Amino acid sequence: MPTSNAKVIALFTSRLLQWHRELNRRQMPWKGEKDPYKIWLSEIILQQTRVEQGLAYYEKFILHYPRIQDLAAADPDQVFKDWEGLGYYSRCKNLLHTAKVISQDYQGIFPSQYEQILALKGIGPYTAAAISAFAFNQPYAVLDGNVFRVLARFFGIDTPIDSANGKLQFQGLAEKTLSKTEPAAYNQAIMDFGATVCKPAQPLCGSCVMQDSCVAKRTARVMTLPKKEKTLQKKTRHITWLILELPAQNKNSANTLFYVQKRPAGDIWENLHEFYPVESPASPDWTIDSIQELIENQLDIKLSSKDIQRLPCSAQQLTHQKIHGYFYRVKLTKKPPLLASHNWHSLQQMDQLAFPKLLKILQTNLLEKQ
DNA sequence: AAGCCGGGGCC
DNA sequence: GGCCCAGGCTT
Repeated sequence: MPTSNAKVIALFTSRLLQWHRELNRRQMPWKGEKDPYKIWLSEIILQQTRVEQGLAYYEKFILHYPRIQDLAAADPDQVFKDWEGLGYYSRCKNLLHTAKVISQDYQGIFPSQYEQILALKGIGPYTAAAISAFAFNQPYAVLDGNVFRVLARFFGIDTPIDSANGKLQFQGLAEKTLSKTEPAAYNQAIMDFGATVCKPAQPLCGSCVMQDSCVAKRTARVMTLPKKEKTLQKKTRHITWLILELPAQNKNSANTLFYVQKRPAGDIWENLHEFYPVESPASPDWTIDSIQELIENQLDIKLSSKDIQRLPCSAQQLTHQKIHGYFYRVKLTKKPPLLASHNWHSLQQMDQLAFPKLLKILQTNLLEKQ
């Protein structure tokens, strides 16, 4: 393992800080922000999320929940609706949990000690270091995808970043390269540098202020670093959603109602909503008759095949699975006794609930047909 | 240590 | 189609 001497490390840090002062043009609304609530919010939103994608969500959350107490007191469904489309919904769940903990156990004052911050739900080593450095100017080095890449390339380290050994090695190096006098500026610098110059694809080596000292550049390994050892495997799932529809009950309630339930815990899209789901191990070959039989059996009702309408299929590619969606619209005449009565919503009510992208498109189509 | 959790942008 | 993104939690 190539151990870098103190001189090379000092060179890296000073070049990086100089680049930050003179050439870094990256602007973000939370830059220079010292309110730990806003730092925390921005860091949670940006976990595994590009700055450009998270930006609008940050603005929305600051507007809707200016203080952490506002978040703690909010209706969870409303907060999930605001998070809708951003993905990794456990972040939102933990956000709500931690907002309550800080409001109640910390009197609304964000803790300033690294160990206290790290103990909060949804905050791991990266986010704890980021909050400690940005909000409290404490000497903790962030280690995110940008830092892995910049360090791996500059120091020519080919230890896989997704191995236990690699994480330890890069953590140690990150702590050595950290500027102890200006940790906030240094952390900002290395992430901005990784995002705008030392990019994953098409890095700007030709104009890079580090190029003559960069091991990867000198040894033509820029595109092979950093290394990973694991290749993730994807699953394919097939889910049929039945859009169960009830006509307006009387003249006073003009709205058609749809059956909507919350996604089960422990699976994808927890805390979001969905129509009546039927999952099958392989691509289902439904006929209208077999769908009718399924509904009659599962819901213990009778219906006519002319009240079942097939809708276009769609699919969504996710990081760990590809989900194929099959949709049938079913016109019922009365509420099936087996389904909870509080799960029926009008289109206007549905619009206030958070749905996965795969189902949100469908919801839009229903609205247009209405 | 490995698996799982979304959605979007880029190649 | 594969990889990556201001990662963290569960098992």
